[in-house]
Amino acid sequence: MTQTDPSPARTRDRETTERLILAAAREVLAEAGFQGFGVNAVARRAGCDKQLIYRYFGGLEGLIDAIGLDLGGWLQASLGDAGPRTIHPSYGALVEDWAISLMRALRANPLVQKIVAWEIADPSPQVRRLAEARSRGMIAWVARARGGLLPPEGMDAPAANALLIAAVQHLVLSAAAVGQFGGVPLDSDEDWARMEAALRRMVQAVYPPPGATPVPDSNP
Amino acid sequence: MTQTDPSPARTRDRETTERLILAAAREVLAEAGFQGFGVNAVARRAGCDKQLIYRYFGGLEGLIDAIGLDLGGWLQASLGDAGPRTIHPSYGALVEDWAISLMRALRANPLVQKIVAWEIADPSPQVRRLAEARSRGMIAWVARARGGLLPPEGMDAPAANALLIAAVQHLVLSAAAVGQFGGVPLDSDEDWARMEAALRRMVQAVYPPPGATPVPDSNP
DNA sequence: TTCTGATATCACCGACCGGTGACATGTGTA
DNA sequence: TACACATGTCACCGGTCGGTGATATCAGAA
Repeated sequence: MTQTDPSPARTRDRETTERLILAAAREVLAEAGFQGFGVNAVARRAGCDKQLIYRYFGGLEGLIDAIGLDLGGWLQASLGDAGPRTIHPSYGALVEDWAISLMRALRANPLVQKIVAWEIADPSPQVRRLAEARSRGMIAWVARARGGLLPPEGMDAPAANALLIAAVQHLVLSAAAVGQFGGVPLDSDEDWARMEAALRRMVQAVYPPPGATPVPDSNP
Repeated sequence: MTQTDPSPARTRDRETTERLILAAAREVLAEAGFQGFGVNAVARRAGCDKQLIYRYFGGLEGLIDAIGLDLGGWLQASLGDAGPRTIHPSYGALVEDWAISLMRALRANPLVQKIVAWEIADPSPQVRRLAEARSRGMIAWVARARGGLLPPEGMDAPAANALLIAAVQHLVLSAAAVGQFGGVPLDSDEDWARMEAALRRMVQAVYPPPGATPVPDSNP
């Protein structure tokens, strides 16, 4: 009986404990949101003393930073092989593929949902770091999938894409919170299929496929 | 010197005190957000004892409900005479006018911004009541401005409009929180003019003016 | 005047928070 | 063996929170 670890949690192994704390932090954040996020809650969840959070991570700030560290690849991780195609016939098709993928990935990732909501509702410096890590992951993913395609000339693609991404994020957040948005139910797969169709149609309208008549400018 | 109210706050007048508390609640919510919203903060702000909040409003819940009561007309109040025109040449023009007006009104109303963020980040039953009051105001305003116009046939207008509203709300919230969204700055009037132009173009693309070639469906 | 009732304030409660110092326990080394 | 050190635990601090019972203060009626 020289084996000395019948108790799994208190293995007196710093690496394991750190991983435990980090996992607990992610779980607390994903489940309870930033409202219930704190050293006490994380320590309870991890089954250890909160003092270790201060010793190993330097408190809440360091813990948040640690969460942000491996958040860069959240899109790839969420999408897996269901990500966007690498070859697109046009910039519009790229953005379309892209917006749909983002919507699905965000729907599948409550942790990132909470981070996005956190950034909107309580923008502290630490949270901004978190959000930047998330944003970096998105940008890298976009750059990788673009493949040299350029937006149509005479078009403010960054602004248009910002509108599209904002729409996707807000819809997913509202759905996670209350299951609907503006009277449109967002719960079942059919609901989301409907919204995906509307999103596709919107992207196609904004970035008309080659050959289609562009929308005339009706401004005064 | 029969005047007996040299102290303005403690006039021993229930109506006045109630109005004081309600105003303080709105201010605290608009300035500190729902994170800092509580009986203690509101009472401090109102300069009275928190006990009065329980006596007159039945606690935080009743206070939130009271805030929601006169929230129905927030859009009209924010827009004033700068609201949408009552006559539109098409459904698309209506939605365009509508989206721009919503964006401006929401930008000008930090209280409603915080309520929208609250609904997204911490959906409690009371907050849902608040959000419903806000939503009711929007619906009434839309119905009043519509004037019998119908969306184009074969088009999922509710879903498309949900996307547009979600985009507007998320952009305004992100701008209020961090002054930008997805790398696009949202601070100066020029920034917002640019975003309004992109929004206009998007609405016009989704609801093409009569005579324009509709976007072909490029789905497989 | 005295009494009643509404208004406002105070003091206190238990719970939770973030944060810290002191201490117990096991591990590896000299 | 004895020591140094890392790991883990406990108790406690000051502060804020939501919530409540007792009490002071004032206006008006009897």
